[in-house]
Amino acid sequence: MTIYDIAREAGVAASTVSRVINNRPGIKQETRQKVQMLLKKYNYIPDAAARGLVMQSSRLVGILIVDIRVAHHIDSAFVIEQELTKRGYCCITMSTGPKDEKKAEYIRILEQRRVEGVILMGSMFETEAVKESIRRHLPRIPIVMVNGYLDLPNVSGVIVDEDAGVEKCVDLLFGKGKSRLAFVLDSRSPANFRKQQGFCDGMRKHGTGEDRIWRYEMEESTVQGGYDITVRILQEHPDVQGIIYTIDLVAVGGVRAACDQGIPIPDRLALVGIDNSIYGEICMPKLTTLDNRLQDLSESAATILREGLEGKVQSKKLMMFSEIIEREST
Amino acid sequence: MTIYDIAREAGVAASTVSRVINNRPGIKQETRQKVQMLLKKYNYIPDAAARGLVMQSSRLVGILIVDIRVAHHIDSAFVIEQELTKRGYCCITMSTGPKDEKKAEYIRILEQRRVEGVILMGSMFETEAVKESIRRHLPRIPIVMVNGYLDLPNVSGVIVDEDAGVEKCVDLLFGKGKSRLAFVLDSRSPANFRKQQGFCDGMRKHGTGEDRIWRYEMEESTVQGGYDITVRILQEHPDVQGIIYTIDLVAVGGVRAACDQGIPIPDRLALVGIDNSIYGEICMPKLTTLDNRLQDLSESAATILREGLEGKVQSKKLMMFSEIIEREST
DNA sequence: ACCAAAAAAACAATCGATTGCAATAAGAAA
DNA sequence: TTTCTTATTGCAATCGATTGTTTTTTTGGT
Repeated sequence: MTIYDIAREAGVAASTVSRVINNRPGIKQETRQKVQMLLKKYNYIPDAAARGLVMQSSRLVGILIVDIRVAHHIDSAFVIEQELTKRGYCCITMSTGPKDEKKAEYIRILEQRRVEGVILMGSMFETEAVKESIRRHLPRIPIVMVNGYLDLPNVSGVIVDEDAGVEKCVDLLFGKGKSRLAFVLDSRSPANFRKQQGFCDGMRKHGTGEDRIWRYEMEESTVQGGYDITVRILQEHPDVQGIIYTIDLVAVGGVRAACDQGIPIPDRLALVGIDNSIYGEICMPKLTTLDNRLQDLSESAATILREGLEGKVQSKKLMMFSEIIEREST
Repeated sequence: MTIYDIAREAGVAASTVSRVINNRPGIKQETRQKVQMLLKKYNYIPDAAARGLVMQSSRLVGILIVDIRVAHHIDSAFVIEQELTKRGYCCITMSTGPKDEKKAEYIRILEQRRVEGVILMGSMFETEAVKESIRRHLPRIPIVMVNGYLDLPNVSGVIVDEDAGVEKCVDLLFGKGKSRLAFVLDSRSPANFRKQQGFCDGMRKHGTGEDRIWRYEMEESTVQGGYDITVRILQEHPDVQGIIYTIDLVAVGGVRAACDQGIPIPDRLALVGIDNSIYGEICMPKLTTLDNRLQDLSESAATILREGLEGKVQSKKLMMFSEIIEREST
């Protein structure tokens, strides 16, 4: 069913039908009603591609996520999708995987679809390759990075001061008399280096020597991964008093490891996660965690993107402040 | 940058450029190279909408999910997205929410975008309203329901025999000497009534009278919801020996409630979830759960949809068999 | 050097909408 | 009845591609 089919049956020109569809003035009531009858009769819905072609707008936005299965990313995507769908946009949400090459490929797909805006979820898009891809393929449309930053005129960023947050976690632990601390990070994510910075700063502030700043890198953010690395920490530093993990899920593995070894939490070992995810609530004892305000972050991202889509602002940097959620594990 | 801009600069017709882009024969090597140079120079990428318009294909598919944040749904969506993206399709993934009216609205959006196929995730799309919407708006494109079924010629379904699975759970519990069982279901999802059927069948098989078949309905599938309803069950039936929950997350709440009341698991109370989600592994004691083979289910759904997109098959019903994953909670 | 056959490139229609402008119909004033 | 507005409607171009057909160019054989 095209606009021409409707026009023919109504005995009018296609332009008249178009004007009826879009509620344009200058159509006789009688004609309008006759056309509307037919539109209803055939359940006519205009073709978005054809309309987009002439209107020069796709009303499509892209959401790029390294791995859509990661709970906090999809939570963010949900918020953004709701907001944009409400405003008549369709979201193309894609899992790129960690490889830069793939990310570039997906950026090209978005260009081909002529998306009008893009969300980049997470700091793993903070790479030179991505930056170059954007410069090349999406240099003018508004782009918002959630928890990340790229210095490009059309890219906005909303970030959390997780470094300061982690420093506060260190303070918290010191306040409880824990001074021998370890830090576990997933080394694939640039944001985690910022968190590490906060950890190191905090430790130094409390007068810890470089050789007593224990950092552990890992590459698979799973419960098992957290379990294994915690076992290793306990072996290498039996006197460790606290561990901070960059992800709740990994921290949960740590909780399990400590339990299995009969180490009382939090008395002998205090554990802290980051994300304020549901995992931290499910686990027993409940996990103390750093809330990185993902909900607020996503809402801001959606707002900034929307403003960009409406042509209001150019580029914006926004920072939120993380908060410690203290629970049973400290 | 359009195909005409390239054509003008190359001093050829647009059709020639199009033939170069699509690697059609009948172009002189020299011309081909000259055009290719320009394509690279300007990072030219053809407009998907314009191409789709003339080719009569959008290469878009829709994935409708009631709530994208539910872990097992997004896991499925991930599998399907990967498979379809690999084949040049773009997925529009949307959270419809539970209301039929909204679902119909999203179906119309997909029609407007001229998607070539649709995935309906979960049994919550098993309603008359959705059926009518599909009949009206998407009567010819291939549609695949994951864990659900609609009797329409263009709709395929992949489902799990969770009813039989739940019956097996009942058997398991009886095998461990637990005969006073309760069943907790989220009443919004039609699939859960099938599970309930399995529960009732199992109970009757073991000679339980109707009045001793304890069913509890709830409407919010959260940890807290599971906690509250479990407390209620323990009050109303202090001698309950086992509880089966339709969702792991809710079962986790049950575990917590039992722990808080000092009831030993599994000795005095055995708990079983459904989904084989990560929550069941995180929780302590680890949860026995019914694996509904979601990974396989999604892969099959993707395959069936792909076949449909390629015009191979019409409609298909596929069934998989669930399996009990026995862990510490039984 | 000439002409037929083959190769290459240009032309033009098409997909399904929107919209400025021209044309027609209706209504009012003279 | 004629003319001038004004309210409707139709025409045709346009968006950015693809593709069948026609035209032009090239090649090869005599």
